[in-house]
Amino acid sequence: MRLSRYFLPILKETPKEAEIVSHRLMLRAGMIRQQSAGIYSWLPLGLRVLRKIERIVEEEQARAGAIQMLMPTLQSADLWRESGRYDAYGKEMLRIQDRHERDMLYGPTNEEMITDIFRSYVRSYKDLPLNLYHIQWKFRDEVRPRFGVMRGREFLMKDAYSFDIDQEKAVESYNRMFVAYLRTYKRMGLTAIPMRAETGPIGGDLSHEFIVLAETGESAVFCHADYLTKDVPGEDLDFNSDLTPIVKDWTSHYAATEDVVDMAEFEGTVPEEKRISARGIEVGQTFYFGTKYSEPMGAKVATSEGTEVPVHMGSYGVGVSRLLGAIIEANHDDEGIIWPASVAPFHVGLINLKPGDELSDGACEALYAKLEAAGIEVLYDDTDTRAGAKFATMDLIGLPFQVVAGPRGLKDGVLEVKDRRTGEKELLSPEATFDKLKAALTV
RNA sequence: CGGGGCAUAGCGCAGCCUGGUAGCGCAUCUGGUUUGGGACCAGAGGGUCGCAAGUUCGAAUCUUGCUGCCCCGACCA
Repeated sequence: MRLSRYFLPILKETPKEAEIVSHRLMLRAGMIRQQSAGIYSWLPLGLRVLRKIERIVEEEQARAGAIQMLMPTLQSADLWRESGRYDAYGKEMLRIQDRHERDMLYGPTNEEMITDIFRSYVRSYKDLPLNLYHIQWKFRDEVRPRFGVMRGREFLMKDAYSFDIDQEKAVESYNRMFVAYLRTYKRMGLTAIPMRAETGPIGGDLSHEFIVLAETGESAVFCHADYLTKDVPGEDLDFNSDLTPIVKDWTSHYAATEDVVDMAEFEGTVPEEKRISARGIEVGQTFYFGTKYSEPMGAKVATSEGTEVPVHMGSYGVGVSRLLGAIIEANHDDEGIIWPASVAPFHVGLINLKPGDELSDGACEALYAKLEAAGIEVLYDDTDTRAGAKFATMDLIGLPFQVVAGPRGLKDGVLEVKDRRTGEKELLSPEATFDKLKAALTV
């Protein structure tokens, strides 16, 4: 992408409404624009990152056997009356009426709807296990939206729903999602720790919150330091195998948020030098809630004995839009964002220091074409502005690598390659530059 | 929902106390000089001062109501 033809509205000054660093940087980098309290437009750069995150989530859901679909944002109140949550949910649910004065709502979650879909089609244990998910916009009318996309009212969420014949099988489904989450966050460059969770208004027995440690996290968390270095299963993992040992390992040490923490247990089971008490951001949650919805809504399946039982369910959320904030909170410095390559809006920022100069233009065009042909995404700054402004912009938007091309270096046949994270700069020939980037960015 | 604050040009702000029809920096546009870490000079454009009512000869400024947004708390992915 040529910057001269792109839409990247950078802000030099920080808008006053932004308090925390991820919100500030997202506004300054031209990723989002607030349209109303807790409701944002996604500008081109922000949308690219959002899509990258979705892609990783989709790949890992598929690996774990979940099947993607799409449910609407607007729902009929009738389904929610069946589960009893229409009255229970409170003011966080945005209620609206259509022209026939029928009660509708903008979905804050989809348990009722997926249960309705399930009961309409599935009758037999032979069709289980089943895990259906979608990635869709949700709305929760928070009393006080804040922190940009971290706590918006409208947010993009992946929610998966598992269906099993009994509790034992449901736990297997739960474990598959649990392990998928470990992999999902890892691929985004995050260390997410599964912590004991309150089951909240959704209800249930077995539940974990996946927490990313960050100074600006919304809640205090307490955990064992070994979680920070624990291995995450690789791509070769067979999701049809018994995942219990992995889940067991990842839940073997103490980890809890302030809502449920038992300080005596924390201090009793974690040696002092291994105790971490920090702040964290919740980026996902897994629940097993049994027959909480299937029972009242009549979602039953036939067992192998021919009897009918309510299906056992679980739900598994990932805060997709919120992850942008979490990733930035965990990856930034004073100059701006530092994207992990897997979610970076572009891989490389190519800076032409002197557009119009034959040497600079030639070197940039050649490298630009070569990188793009190799599947590396390049934001090519071909604009006629000053060097300082170009560097500042690239640092702000945080692409993993910057390549600087100008007459001074090209006289000696070299480009400058900068690693955004370490700040290290190297002078390399165009060929060596390409080879280095290709090696660093191709998995 | 309780407490606090803000609303003046695209962004950040001053002016308000003590009424006299609006200003600064950045950004934008034009011309020139510059050009390897957010340039400089000269000029230009851009504002129903959030909305409505009231007081007054006169309101950005004083009064009342409304709306929007932000912060702290309670609540949540």
